[in-house]
Amino acid sequence: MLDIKRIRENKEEVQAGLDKRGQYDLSVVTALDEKRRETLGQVEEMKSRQNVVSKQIPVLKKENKDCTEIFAEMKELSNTIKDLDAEVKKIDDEIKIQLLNFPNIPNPQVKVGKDDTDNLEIRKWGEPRKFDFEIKAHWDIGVDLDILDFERAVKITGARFSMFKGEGARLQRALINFMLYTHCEEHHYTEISPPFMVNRESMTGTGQLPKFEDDAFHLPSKDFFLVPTAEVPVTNIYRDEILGEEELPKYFTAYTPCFRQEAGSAGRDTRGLIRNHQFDKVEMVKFVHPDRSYEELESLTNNAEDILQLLGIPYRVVELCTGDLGFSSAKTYDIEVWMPSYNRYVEISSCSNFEDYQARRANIRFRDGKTKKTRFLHTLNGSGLAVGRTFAAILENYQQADGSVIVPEKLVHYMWGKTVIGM
RNA sequence: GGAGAGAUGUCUGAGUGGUCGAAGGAGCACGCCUGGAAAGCGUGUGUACGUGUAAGCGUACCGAGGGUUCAAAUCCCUCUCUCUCCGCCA
Repeated sequence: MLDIKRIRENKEEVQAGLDKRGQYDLSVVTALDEKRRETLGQVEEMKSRQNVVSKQIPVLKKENKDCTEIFAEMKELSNTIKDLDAEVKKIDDEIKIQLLNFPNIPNPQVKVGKDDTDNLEIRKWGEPRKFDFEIKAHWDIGVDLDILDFERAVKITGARFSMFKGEGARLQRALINFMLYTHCEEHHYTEISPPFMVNRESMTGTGQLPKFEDDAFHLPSKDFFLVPTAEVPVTNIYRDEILGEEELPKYFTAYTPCFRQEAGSAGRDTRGLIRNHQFDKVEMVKFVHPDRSYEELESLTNNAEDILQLLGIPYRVVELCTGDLGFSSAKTYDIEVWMPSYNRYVEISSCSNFEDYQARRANIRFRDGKTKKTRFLHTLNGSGLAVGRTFAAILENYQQADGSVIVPEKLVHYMWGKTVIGM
């Protein structure tokens, strides 16, 4: 959420920031803000008078004075206050709606661009392997090895679901364990196993609601949502709380399944593990001091890259331009993994600095050690990594001519010693 | 799911219609005392919004939302959550 005071005091600057992302108009919210302050001034003056008189009444009563006239006057005042209060509340609600629908302002350094074709490649790691045989896509490799079963997943549930079987299920779990181990033991994150359903406040806090309700799976009986990412429950750990400055930074990592409608993606990536309604992901979330959030973004991104390096899979890091940036993010690096069947790099992680945008929505603050004042902290998160896509990348990058798949060395332990799948 | 109890500031805990933003205690900060510390004594100690260069001033907030009243932490209604007992259950 953007700060109304910042909009009030630096309207042009904020508008310029929003212009980099698309069509947004601040004039409605600034007009509402002005109206609000005007009305608030009026009603507060009346309340002040009401409070003064209310304190006199018991005194007058003690002296047995007649209060009929005062009561009549106060009744009228009270009614006016009630009306104005309702008006202020209405304006407040409208302002809130407006503010919740503005995206974050991109960091000034971020390249202005229209869509993903304007993104900047930052670095590359590893060389795509040259195959001396006809390669297969991961969905064929998996089905042929009998470790993936898409047809039965469709029977059980429906389109865009998948089922892992035997060594496939084991590989999926191995990846989760390997990622959590690396983040906890090497990168010093604290593991969280959060609820997989969250309430409306949590979804609003991280920015999924109100604008993107169609993308989520909703449980009407409780008004809960299936988590679209662990970012939602984990970031909301500290919703409406004030942390001590000395507690920062806080690093968390969490495995959860993720549930997404993928509304509007019909026809794209319909085969395999790339785009499903349910997928597994290990997420990293940081709560940091505002002065350090951009350094923290670099290390967070490196933490995600480490997983691919340890697995030996080529990837590149891309900085998103303003037009491709997620709604709540000020700056984002995408990590894209080499996918032989696509003959291109495919997104496997998205690492973002939200600055105070989520903290403001979710009301997450810390107490400044020097000034003793509360301030909004900065939140970051990144996938570390999307497990289904990592699974697919391993199948494709480590496939052999006979259809078997080599298990990356670092995973062998988690695969109970198995070095090749399909032998 | 049924019955009951409860939700007050950083914590604990008073307060059942009126000078209550809220007693007392703990904690914390500062000062005094001390060779130093503890104890003791004194002072201070919430958040948000509005207004002001500022000191300050004003308003709101006692789980959330409505209602009654000149006036609500206090009375009424709805909801949420917590605890205890019963039922069901992995």
